[in-house]
Amino acid sequence: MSHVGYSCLMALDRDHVLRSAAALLTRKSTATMDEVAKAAGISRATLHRHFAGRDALVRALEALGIAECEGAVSRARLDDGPAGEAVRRLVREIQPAAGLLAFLYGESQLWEGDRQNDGWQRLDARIGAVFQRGQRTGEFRIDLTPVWLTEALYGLIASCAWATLDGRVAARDFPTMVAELLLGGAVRREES
Amino acid sequence: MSHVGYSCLMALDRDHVLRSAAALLTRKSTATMDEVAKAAGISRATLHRHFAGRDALVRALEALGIAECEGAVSRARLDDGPAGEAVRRLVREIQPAAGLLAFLYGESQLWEGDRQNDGWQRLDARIGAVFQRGQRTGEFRIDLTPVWLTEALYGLIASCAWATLDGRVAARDFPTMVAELLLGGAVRREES
DNA sequence: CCCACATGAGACATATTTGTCTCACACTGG
DNA sequence: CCAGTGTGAGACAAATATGTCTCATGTGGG
Repeated sequence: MSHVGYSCLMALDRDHVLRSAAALLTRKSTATMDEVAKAAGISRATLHRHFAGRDALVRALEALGIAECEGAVSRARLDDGPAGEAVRRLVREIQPAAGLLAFLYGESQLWEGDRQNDGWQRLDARIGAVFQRGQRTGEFRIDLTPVWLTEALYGLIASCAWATLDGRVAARDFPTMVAELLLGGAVRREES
Repeated sequence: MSHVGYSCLMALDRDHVLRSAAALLTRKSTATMDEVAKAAGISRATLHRHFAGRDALVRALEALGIAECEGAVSRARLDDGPAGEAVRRLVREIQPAAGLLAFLYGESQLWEGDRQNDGWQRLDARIGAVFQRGQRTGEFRIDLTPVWLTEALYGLIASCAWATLDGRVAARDFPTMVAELLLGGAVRREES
């Protein structure tokens, strides 16, 4: 029964296509379906067999981005140890997905509609919780809301991803730049 | 000679159209020329008489954004007093233009090409200088480069502008949220 | 009053992208 | 060898946005 082999190959291809598309759209967010297909090394017809249309492709990339973030959040074990260290781990774990995140962050199509993926809400909750925890333990200042700190984290990740693509920031400095700037603002300053 | 009155009215209208377009495109970056025209209360034909095409409109918005930023930078007197206070003044002065900046920041069309407006380079230099000054005086930490701090400032402004549009951050808190987070990372912590 | 001119409305061609379809080709397993 | 299947190439229509044009209208100045 070749159907098994079929779906198996399709699944592998699908992931490859998705990652190629992410890499391309990170650099050129207005790339056409044809360019996406060429970047993945397949034809436009096959691309359409994987994703019904451009919208479906973007949605799939959104789902991938959410999944990558959730993986990073889990691996970072945000509930363990000092909140500051947890945030540092999170930034380090999320770096490989930073380009994809930057693309999604700028894809206003995903945010304008009233129906947006619940995954972001779940992520916001998990990430916001670590800031809240840091505030409760007195490690973080309380005059910046967890919601804003979460938003700022996304913003800094996207900014640094773009700066990295332009060569204004070295890729190896990404975790330091993002985490140190964010935490410098979030960590309560030591009393002098 | 009606040509005087003509150009005068055109100039006034042009500015009004530009600001309407900025307000609309901040909320819906994919708005069509027709929607932009309607938002400005004029017809598409008249809009085309002001701006040769969509590209010209975006370029004009870019020029407006640069001008607003340069005005804010000048009013903030970045060379006066402590660098931290200078940055706070800058953020306060730049808030009215934050929405426009957020739109421009997400308009990848402006950054992908090899020919980008020199205005941004001039602005980067002026803003980067205040971070550099803060580092020289020992007020700012030196492990975050002025280039990154400048980039992060733009990113946080855009993030906070979007969060404000969504109601996740109150508009009156904008200066505090952006400046406190950025400076908390930039200002060297007091020795404990 | 009259004329010049800016405007609005709309028609029209054009360009671009998208979505769908067909068909020939290559590969793979039986 | 051959049937099944995924793929690439390309044709095609449809949708959308854009740019250009014409013409009627209204208004303000001379």
